[in-house]
Amino acid sequence: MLLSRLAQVSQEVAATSARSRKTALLAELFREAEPDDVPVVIPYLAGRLPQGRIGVGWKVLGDPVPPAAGPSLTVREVDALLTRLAKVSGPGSQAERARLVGELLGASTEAEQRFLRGLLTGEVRQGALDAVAVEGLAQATGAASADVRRAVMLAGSLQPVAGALLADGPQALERFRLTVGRPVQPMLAHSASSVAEAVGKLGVCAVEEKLDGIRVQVHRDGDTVRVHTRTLDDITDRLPEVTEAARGLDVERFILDGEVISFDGTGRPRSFQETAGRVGSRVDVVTAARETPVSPVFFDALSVDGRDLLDLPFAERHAELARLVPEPMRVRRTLVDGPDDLEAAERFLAETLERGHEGVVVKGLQAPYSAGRRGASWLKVKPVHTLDLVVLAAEWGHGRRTGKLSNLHLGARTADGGFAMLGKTFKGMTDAMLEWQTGRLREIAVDESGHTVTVRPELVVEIAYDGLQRSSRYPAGVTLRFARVIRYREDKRPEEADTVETVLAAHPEVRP
DNA sequence: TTCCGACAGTGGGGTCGCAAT
DNA sequence: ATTGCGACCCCACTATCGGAA
Repeated sequence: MLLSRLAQVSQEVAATSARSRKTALLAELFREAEPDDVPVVIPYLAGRLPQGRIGVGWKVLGDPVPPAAGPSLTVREVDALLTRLAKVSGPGSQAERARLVGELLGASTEAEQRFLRGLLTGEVRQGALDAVAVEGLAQATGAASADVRRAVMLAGSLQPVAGALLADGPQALERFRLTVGRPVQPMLAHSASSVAEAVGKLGVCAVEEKLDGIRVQVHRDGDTVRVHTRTLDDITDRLPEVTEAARGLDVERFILDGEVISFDGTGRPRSFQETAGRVGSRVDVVTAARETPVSPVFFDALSVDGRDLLDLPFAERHAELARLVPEPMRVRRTLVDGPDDLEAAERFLAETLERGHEGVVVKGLQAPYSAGRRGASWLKVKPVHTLDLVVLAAEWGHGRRTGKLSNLHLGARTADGGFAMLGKTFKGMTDAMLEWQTGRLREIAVDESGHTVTVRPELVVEIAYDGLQRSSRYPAGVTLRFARVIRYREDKRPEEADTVETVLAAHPEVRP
């Protein structure tokens, strides 16, 4: 199959907003693909490379390359070149990658170049990723879409399912079962704004502490232990403590879901930055493990002793977990008897925050483990802080925000009467707000360089955020975590905005 | 007919490892 | 030795489509 066909379909998919039409377009293409093309065509149209990320970003892609006059590349040729490219490493590798990319782009038409650039940066922006590809695959093969989706969750990715389906038809889906050693997509949580709201929705429930660490799925089969992240990357080699803990349990075969986090000498959780730095260390694991030891803390059991627990109610899965894992290695929790028992839930949240954790997750006791879904039966509740900050500048947006000033630079007042930037945000804005702020900010613009417009510090905006973290980038030595706009405060003047001093005082645990 | 769940998009900050400077 | 890039952790929120209610 020619790459130009994929580029054309991708363009058509991007051009329609109807999901049903996107699905139909993908299904048509999947039916056209020859068996040998399938392992490439499917991930490409889902916006991903079969090789995963291969060290090519905007810099390696470089400046525009004159396009070829007509299409000639086949998808298999492209895949072969990218496979070679992914293996390039060592001195001179950046130039070699750039050379190979240049070769590829030079042989591509303009439409193909657009598609390839999107694919390589992970930004195809066609309004269709895995979920639409799954639907298209179901349509192309006559399989039930729910069955395809479930197989993909259990396989951990689309490709093996696609290959099996197109080769053997819908009955091939039966081969995809929960298997120890093969990671499945983890269940995710929705947000709720309060414990009352969460308990109101779920009724009788468990309230569990939410640890601010790294999500892990741990598989043990005898002496073999594998540890995977939320995106199913294998991080076993970086976390010897987790392997050891898994081997120490009495049962030999299981899949557990949990979090790894580092505790200090007094049992307080270290900051997310410290835990994440440790988990990210790959070179000198021994030293990293000595300086920042991590502990696995589990909250769910997917499989125990060969029994698949996914479809059991959470209450039963947790009973299995409690039999297998000793209490210190489990997340703290309390059972709540529904909205009449709200006090117990509130008290547990307060105690959890007191212990230095992030918040709680409220979980329905009847729900199965919805692999890969953001199930409505898990609701996270975290305290939200707010500040009134001053807009110092804004950046022009991309994609659907092209032509709109989008990303705001946020400042707090300093002692000398100036402002210190605490971070940026593009979140929380409605289309109407984007429209309004674009106009308003242009009125008070004083400078424009690159894609940043600097403005007079006159507009006050109310910002929600999850906490402070250390920063080497910003002048106050701290930055806001997950900042988002709530509303503009046209009733407030910049002199009434919050100061750096008050921000720091609100978070005594964080020091610049 | 209205409501709501699921998706995609739009980017934020930090840290690590590696290659280039 | 320092800097820049890319990958991958954490993530919130809005708009939209289309099936559920």
